[in-house]
Amino acid sequence: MRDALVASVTDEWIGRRLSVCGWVARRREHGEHLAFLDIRDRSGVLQCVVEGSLDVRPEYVVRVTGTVSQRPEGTVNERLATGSVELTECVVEILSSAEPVPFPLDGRTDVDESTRLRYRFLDLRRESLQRALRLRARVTMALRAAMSEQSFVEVETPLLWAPTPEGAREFVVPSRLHAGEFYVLPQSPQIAKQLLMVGGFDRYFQVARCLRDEDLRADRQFEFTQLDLEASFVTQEDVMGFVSHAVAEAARVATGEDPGEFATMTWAEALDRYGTDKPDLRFAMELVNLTDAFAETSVKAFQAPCVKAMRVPGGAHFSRTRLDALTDQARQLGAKGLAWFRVTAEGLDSPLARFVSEAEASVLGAVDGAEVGDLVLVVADEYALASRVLGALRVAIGAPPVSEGPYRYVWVTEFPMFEGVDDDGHLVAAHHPFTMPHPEDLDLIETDPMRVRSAAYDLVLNGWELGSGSVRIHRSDIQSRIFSALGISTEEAESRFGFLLGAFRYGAPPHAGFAFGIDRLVAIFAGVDNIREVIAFPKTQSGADLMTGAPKSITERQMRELRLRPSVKG
RNA sequence: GGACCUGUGGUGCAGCUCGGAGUGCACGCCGCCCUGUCAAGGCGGAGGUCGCGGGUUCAAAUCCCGUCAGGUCCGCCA
Repeated sequence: MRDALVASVTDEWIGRRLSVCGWVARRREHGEHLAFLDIRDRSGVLQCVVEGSLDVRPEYVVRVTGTVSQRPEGTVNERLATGSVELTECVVEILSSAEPVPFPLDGRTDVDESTRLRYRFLDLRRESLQRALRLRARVTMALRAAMSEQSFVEVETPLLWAPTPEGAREFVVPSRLHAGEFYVLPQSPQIAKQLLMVGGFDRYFQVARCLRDEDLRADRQFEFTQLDLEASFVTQEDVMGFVSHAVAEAARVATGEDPGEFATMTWAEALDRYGTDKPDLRFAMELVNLTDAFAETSVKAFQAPCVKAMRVPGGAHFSRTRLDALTDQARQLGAKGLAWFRVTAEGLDSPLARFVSEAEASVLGAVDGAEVGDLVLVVADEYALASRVLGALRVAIGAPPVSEGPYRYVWVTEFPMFEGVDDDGHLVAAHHPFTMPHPEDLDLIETDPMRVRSAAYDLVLNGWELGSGSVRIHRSDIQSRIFSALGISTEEAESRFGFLLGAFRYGAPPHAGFAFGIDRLVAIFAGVDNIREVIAFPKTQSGADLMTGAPKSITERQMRELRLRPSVKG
């Protein structure tokens, strides 16, 4: 039907008569004797010269047969890749006509996202989504190739799985053949891949769809795609190596840059220096601990277990309005307040300036090498809260847009094993209950559980958590101790995870794994702050698909077959 | 469950603080003109329950309350 993509029509083809197919991007009519048609296909745009009048409109699908010609002197278009040539003596066949489209497809207009989602099939025609999804395909190919090179085997796991009430809320699928019973869609192939380890597939991976019925965000959709992997007879370092290699290969394909060795820091260090477990290393503004300097302070606001500060370079010019907004943000995050100090040639400028001692003032004025023109922010509270609040302000003030700055990968290791206590007084697992404790901390499980570190690790890129993994427990004695610490009885463990624990009794190899979000990785490579921009058919924040209208009611017959009763909406 | 932002011809915006006739800009659409344009150009035209409902007022796009939709975030996401 066509001889070439439009982008391949270059000077070398001059004189050849050929056909191209595509959409009418634009037309320029000059009366009944001359018209220009810009034909768009996935490769680009090509100008076609029609001698005579035209009966085509934008977005008509056409086949144009013409002669590749050098453009006349002075009519070359430098802005077009094909701008030195054009098709002449054109015959235009209309393959499909088109109504006027509801929004411009030229990419110069920012169209309201709900309109774009309703007409996603048109939005997909636009260059930004074409580029993003093609980038995504290249990234996924690179990941598959890298895993395959490392002797990993791709194995598919079920989408219809058994309910395991733990962790993320699951999507539920009613069973027709077993009335009143349900499958769930997997939050991740976690248990399936551990069973594959028992099954002797010592290096498994999968480009896996995961489904979680939790509230959506810019970086979270109900359904998302992970590179999921698990390996036997390996250490944590081995797994980090496998993942680093795969991500580096994807990065080379996507960005053209070799990311080099990924940085590593412990969870404790990340919290201390950046106030978060997903530090954005593209910029400095590290947190400074001033607890000692304020141990004897008479400033009431600073009489707290921990006093932390952060220097904002050039921040002295922040308006009072902006400082008030930052204070509000700090309060929203749980801080009692936010103290600020402008560093000026005359000293500190702050509502608290007259309360701080001379020694304290000199410490504040020199935080992180502060200079005149800088701003110093201080939060005094419990250590973790002060750190997290300043960490959030650090990102709010200093983080470059996702499309800017270098790519800074960092492994965050030694996460805490437990992250608190639930309503029943039981410890809550920070990762999942099959995570191996740090070998040095085994003795603390019963005595000082909150200090137990785990063999869990996250990969972070530019402040985005790409994914996480851990060494799994393969020994039943350790598993029992963890269940016990979590308040899970033997009977309960058996009923929830019996098939996994059962499998482990038949020779479970030591194993460890990882999973990371391909949507997020591609979004960062594409320079967009929203994973919907790298997903063909995403849902809105309320989980609606504006194109199909999903979710929708089903027929009474379907309800009957599933033994479901309709309920009143809301 | 909660906080904040947005909603005005097909599209993007202005108008809203400080109420006074659906007012304006750009694009698109329709018609006519135009033989080298490329975001073509010229002339003319059509197109609106100002998201929806209620309230205040002589009068509401504008003020108030509620609601719906979209977005950002908190909670949630082992």
